[in-house]
Amino acid sequence: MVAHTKEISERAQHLLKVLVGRYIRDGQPVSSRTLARDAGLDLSPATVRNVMADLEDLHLVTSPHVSAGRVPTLQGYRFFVDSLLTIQSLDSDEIQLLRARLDPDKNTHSLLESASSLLSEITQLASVVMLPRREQVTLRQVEFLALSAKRVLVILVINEREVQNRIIHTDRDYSPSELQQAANYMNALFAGQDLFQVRERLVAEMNDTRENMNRMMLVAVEMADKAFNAEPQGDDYMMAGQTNLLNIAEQPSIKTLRQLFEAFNQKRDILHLLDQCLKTQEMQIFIGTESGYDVLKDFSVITSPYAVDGQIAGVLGVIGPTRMLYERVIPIVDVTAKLLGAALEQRH
Amino acid sequence: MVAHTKEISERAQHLLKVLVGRYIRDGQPVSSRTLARDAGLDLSPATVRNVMADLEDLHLVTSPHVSAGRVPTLQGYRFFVDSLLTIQSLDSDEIQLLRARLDPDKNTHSLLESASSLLSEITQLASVVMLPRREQVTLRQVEFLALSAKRVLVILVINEREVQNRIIHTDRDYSPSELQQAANYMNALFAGQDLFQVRERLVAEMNDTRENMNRMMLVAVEMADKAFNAEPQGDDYMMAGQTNLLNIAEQPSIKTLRQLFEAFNQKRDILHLLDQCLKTQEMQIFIGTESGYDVLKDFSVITSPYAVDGQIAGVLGVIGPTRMLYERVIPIVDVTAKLLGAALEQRH
DNA sequence: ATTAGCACTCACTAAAGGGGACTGCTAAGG
DNA sequence: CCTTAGCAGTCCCCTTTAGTGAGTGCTAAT
Repeated sequence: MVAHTKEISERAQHLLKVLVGRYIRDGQPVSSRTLARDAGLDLSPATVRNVMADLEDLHLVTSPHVSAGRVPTLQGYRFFVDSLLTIQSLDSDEIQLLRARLDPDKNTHSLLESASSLLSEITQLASVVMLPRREQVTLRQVEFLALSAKRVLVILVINEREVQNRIIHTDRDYSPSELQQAANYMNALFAGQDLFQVRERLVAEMNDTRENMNRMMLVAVEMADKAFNAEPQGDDYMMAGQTNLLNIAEQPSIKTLRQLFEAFNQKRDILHLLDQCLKTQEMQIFIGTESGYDVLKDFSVITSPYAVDGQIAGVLGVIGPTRMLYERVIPIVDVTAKLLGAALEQRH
Repeated sequence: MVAHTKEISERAQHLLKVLVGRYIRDGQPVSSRTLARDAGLDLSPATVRNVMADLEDLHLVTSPHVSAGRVPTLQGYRFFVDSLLTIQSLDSDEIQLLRARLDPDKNTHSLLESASSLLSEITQLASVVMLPRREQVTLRQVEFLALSAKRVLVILVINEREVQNRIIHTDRDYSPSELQQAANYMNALFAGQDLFQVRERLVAEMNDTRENMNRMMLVAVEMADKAFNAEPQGDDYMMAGQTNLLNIAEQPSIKTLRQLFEAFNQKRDILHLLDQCLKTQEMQIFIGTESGYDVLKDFSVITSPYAVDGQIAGVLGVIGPTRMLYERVIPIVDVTAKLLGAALEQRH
């Protein structure tokens, strides 16, 4: 049990790499024979068996039972991902597709939706995109529109391009010109200002002059506040492609899958993982139980933060079976994060 | 094979009803013994067996094998739904919940989303809501906002409350006052008019005076047209709660489920079913193969049209296993359709 | 008409028995 | 010393067999 610093020979590493590749492809324990054939090293199965025994001592592979081939362990995957992986760069076609569908002219919400569905479409896995935290909330323009029966449609343009609208109920009917006046007043006084300050000033003014119009404006600001802070501050996220996990699932796992989907709905655990990525500020790969969640035992999570103006704004990633094509998925997540950040950036 | 008009006795009907109820509850073939116990008719199992033999002759029940209990056939379900069902009316609590979450102040899209998630939450089934077709598209107000670098944020208010926004690229920069002028012009001339007419008039004017400003307006109108016609005319729908179907699935059906989810993604088949409901203008219940789709063999689809201003605008419904709680699901679909229609209506 | 009784069917489970795919180990060969 | 052929051993997996029990259909009695 003395931890002899047994170096892993070049050859053993290569065999491990081939083994993991095979296992990811077929999902079946890899036998010494097939490995000897596939490795291109002109070795006999017996030699491969010896190497496998070494790798097993190092807990990098294991066999389901004595007369089966070898399967990578969690540590095996980890070593594979950390040291053995040769990342494939993306097709320019694929980059084009990503770029095209992450059109910076979209509003934030559709942009995130696109990112999520792109991720799940290209990787054929489930994807998750955390809503960006809202660093600044600047009022750009307000519009009031009278609807019938004491209701006013409020349209707010925030941060130069996000448009929010909602209907608010007022205590009396307002004429179009009254509303126009109120909007002009707000736009003149508050355009370009931070939303919090606007609210504070409005509250202050309201205490002075108990005027109805101001009350309406305040409601509008509250609305903007709710839309832009409560929600994304509430750390929400969106998912896509959960059903892709059905395609991959091993036979008996319908129970696992159900638990997994429940976990998705409860959000808490997933959020915790995303948070970790947010903290470390770099791509994170959780393999199997590394995530710390039982439901994710047979799944890996790959997350990457996306930055806007050099500031980490949020996290996106994918969830798939441990035996996923890491060398392909990793660059996809990476590039998507970069392109999403860029798309969000271009709008300033 | 002569179709003797064999009447189904009162007693047989009652037994069938109890049998279907049991089977829906437990998913297990119902034996003569349990049926005799549950029916509350003080009959011996042997008598029940005789009745079952009759019902089997009428193809209303069948047994998986000779020494198993009875299971309703498709026709059995059909008869149950058509003649035996005692619809439960909804709790006032549930109606309150529905009404509260179908807030008419929401915009159309969120309203439909709410309807969909409500349906799937309450029934614990998968839900589908067809987007309403757009009968009239009336321009209410236009707003142009200059962004940097030849981009203009266009905000359109349509049909009194729908707000659409998009960024359009222009061939030169416009000053805020230019844009204000253009908006004023459009609002003065076109507010309250049908979108098609607006477009035609714009096109006509453009031929006269090849002015850039008009070109921008036309782009705006095209945008509105795209948002409001292409999409809902394109007969799209939204779903929710697909994962609920996982909870219900019988053991071996992971394959079936996968096919089903694929069918959801392909949309065509589902759309066809919704269309049928649209045509008949009333609630439709497809049980198992009645839908005509193999993937839906073990599923039932319950759809109901929703009307706005007396006009059928769209269809919503649920998809669940054939052995669903019809007496509960049917009124939920019915009420949701009515309330959705009402919510969409209140906004005129 | 209803019911008790009985023979019969058939899914389900457990146990038993190959067959086969691998491995670990040993001993021989480079 | 590393590699490899050979061989014994393991254990999954599939099939067969047997036993059990739930439930039916039929018949004859009430």
